[in-house]
Amino acid sequence: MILNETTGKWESRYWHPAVTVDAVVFGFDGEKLNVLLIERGGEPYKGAWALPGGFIIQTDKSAQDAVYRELHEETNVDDIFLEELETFSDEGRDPRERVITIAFFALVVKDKYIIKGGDDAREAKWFPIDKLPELAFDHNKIIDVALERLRQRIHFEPVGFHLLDKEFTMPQLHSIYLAILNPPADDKKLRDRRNFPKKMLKLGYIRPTGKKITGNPHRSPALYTFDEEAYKTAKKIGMRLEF
Amino acid sequence: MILNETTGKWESRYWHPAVTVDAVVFGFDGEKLNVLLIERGGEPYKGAWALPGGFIIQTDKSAQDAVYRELHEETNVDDIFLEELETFSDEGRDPRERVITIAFFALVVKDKYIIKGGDDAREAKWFPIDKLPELAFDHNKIIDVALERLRQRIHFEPVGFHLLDKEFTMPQLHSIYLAILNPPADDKKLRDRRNFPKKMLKLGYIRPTGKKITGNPHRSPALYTFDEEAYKTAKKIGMRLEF
DNA sequence: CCAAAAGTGTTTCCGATACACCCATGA
DNA sequence: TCATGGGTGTATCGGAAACACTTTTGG
Repeated sequence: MILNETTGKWESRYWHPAVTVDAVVFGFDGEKLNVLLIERGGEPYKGAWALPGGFIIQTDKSAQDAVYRELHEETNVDDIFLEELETFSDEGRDPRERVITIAFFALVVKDKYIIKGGDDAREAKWFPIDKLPELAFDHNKIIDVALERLRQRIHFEPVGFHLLDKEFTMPQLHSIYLAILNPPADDKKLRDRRNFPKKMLKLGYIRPTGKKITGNPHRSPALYTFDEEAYKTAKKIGMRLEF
Repeated sequence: MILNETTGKWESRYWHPAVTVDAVVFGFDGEKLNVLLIERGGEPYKGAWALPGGFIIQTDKSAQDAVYRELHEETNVDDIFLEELETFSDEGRDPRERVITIAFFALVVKDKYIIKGGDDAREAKWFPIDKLPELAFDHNKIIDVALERLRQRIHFEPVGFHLLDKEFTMPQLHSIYLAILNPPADDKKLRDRRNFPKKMLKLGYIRPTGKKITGNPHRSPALYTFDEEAYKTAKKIGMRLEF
């Protein structure tokens, strides 16, 4: 596309669709999974809740870049785990014009950031995954896809860590697995507290720090960290790291 | 974007990137995995081999639609298993202008179609996966990603069937698993012919037809089909169908 | 000293893997 | 009838899942 200086418009011999990025940002509050939403400040769907995101601009080096930029502008969230989800391209997604959206899913430590609105977003707020409002565009559908992806991922990749502080306890990590997978109440296999640490440690990339939580009402759980090196090498040699 | 009738150009207040779709089409020849490539008929990379694909046009109802259209035009391939792979958006992918590519991976019965060139493609040809030429753009990288995805998929989804006729034998299916996963020669677990049918049947969605192959030099293997219904219900109730 | 939560250890049992054997077919 | 590939059956071994018990901490 070339900018026509006199008209101030972008011109092209061929039709180009508009391209946006949206992010499904998950956070964990100790009990439930939450999604970060913004209140739209402009049309269409003005005043409705939506996923943070926006149009890719010329200076974005990649779609990921655009997501980082938008998240920073709209919600003050930085430095997160980000993975491409899917690209939504059906016609009719946006009432204005044809829009193709590259959706991402992200995992953050929920209370590490002070969420704020900004720019196109009047407000930014966390919503529990089971109490989502009606969202703008097809964003409810995008969240469904993201949740499904997360549920798949957690079986094989160490995604839980991204929702917790660098140092975490086994009970904390366990509660994340339960919140995401939500197994039936009689599922001892997943729910039994005693099996969980064994499985996790067997994966080989969780290291005890030797430290303990302090100021606990009861026995203080031990702290662990994610060993990125061990994970990478295990993955490189093609190890199947299933949970 | 709006078409300016007098200049014949598309105009927009905002910058839009160009969007293309590309497909990594896999086929199986009984021994090796193959990828379908086309020889580019136009600039850039004229004469180089590339993935089939092209620009999304206004009349495509979705990116998938665009892939089907391009595959039909360029290679005469129809009615295939198609899944979104990833969207490549880095700047510099195309020397002409900023291009975002939604990549798909596809599985077809290799000899079901008479491959032909057409339109932008001078020729279309199958290449064994281990003898790929230097490709245009970042298409070698896209194939790498597709292969990796296929290797992951085959553990949990019934992808092998799409590479075979509706009715297939266990040895045929087994050879696909070996071609894709390529386990070491001493890996009895995967290579032992005798374990394979048991594992497959235990998944619950492969049905024997009662028929046999005829005209075999030796004992004739039995024929099986993929039971789509059984697969869907198994998947719906969240069954983990691992291989 | 009690209750609640975390940690360690043990046993059982299922099911994948490895192995042996029999069958069908064309040459 | 023999060679080759295909099919059926079985024993074993490991490791996940279910279970029991001890330890720590604050109130």
